[in-house]
Amino acid sequence: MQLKNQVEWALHCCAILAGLGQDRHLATRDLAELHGVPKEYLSKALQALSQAGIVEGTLGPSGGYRLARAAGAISFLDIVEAVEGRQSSFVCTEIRKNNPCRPSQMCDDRPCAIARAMWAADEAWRKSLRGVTLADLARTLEKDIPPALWKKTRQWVAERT
Amino acid sequence: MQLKNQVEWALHCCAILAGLGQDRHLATRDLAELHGVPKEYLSKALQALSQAGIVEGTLGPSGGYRLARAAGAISFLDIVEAVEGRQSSFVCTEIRKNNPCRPSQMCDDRPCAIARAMWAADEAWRKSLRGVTLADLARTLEKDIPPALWKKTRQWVAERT
DNA sequence: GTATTAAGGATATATGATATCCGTAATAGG
DNA sequence: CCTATTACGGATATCATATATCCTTAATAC
Repeated sequence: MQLKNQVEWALHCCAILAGLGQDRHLATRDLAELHGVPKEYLSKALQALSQAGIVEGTLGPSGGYRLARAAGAISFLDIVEAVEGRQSSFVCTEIRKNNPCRPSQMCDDRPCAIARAMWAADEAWRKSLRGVTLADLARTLEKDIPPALWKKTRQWVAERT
Repeated sequence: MQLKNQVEWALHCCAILAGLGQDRHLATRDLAELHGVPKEYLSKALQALSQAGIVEGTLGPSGGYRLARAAGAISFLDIVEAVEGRQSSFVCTEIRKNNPCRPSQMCDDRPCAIARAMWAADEAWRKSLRGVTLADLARTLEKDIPPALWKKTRQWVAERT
């Protein structure tokens, strides 16, 4: 079980978009070059973010993407779910119903106990991701990244907005 | 991102094995029939559990599987990891290194901040699964399952051990 | 000795992830 | 207008993995 590469790409792209000035846009081409990933495929991830209302795309020359709302109002979970979907990692196929001892018309009042435990873990994962916003990430990155690289990257991006 | 069906199968099989009497074995064929899944493929999941030291296989007629240790000492995480592997669901491909502004010889003292957040969520998921044992599951199932079905199933299994 | 079982290798099939290409509509600037 | 540029979405190709089956081997109970 592995998340798509697009999740990683989307998170990095959102981190960059969170650092953009007000009403500035950055094109897919530039986001792809900055992260060294194929432009056409990255485009699919950005479209998913757009459909989820996390980013906004603008057409035409000088167009591109920007965040659709404040960085503090966008969680990791929002981004992960936009790309990966909202389905739990555990899918219950109700194999308990294949039990030959079970009356065929029998109907269950609760989901399978195994599924409940797996879904609880899934919810713990989501809760953790829900607790981290792009604003949090920006603060962490500023502490992590060497000032020279930070400044140079900001400028590289600014030249293209 | 979705866990394999084998994870669900493995959990259900362990739940059954946890209800077996001391030194009783149940064959792959019976576990497959009880859950309505293909015997040959289920066998792969049971082999993974065996390799992880969660169950023990016995050869020959009247052979089969039993738990390798007490139900209270086997967690959901043990079983999930045996089938699914121990790798985090988030794989960091270090795309930050593709940043054209970055000096090529530059070396990072910490993992990427995005990866750290994703791995923290992964750990929350694991922590949740680590907190549920087969003994817990057995108690829950006994409350969940109608007594008639519970008894009939126990007997079905007992006839085959 | 015979039947039965787990174990594991080899292989086929289906599904989903990854990647590319193309057409369309919108938009900025000349 | 006209042109270049952009997001967007559909169609398709390629590759990795999950799913599934088959076969051989070694151990074991009777």
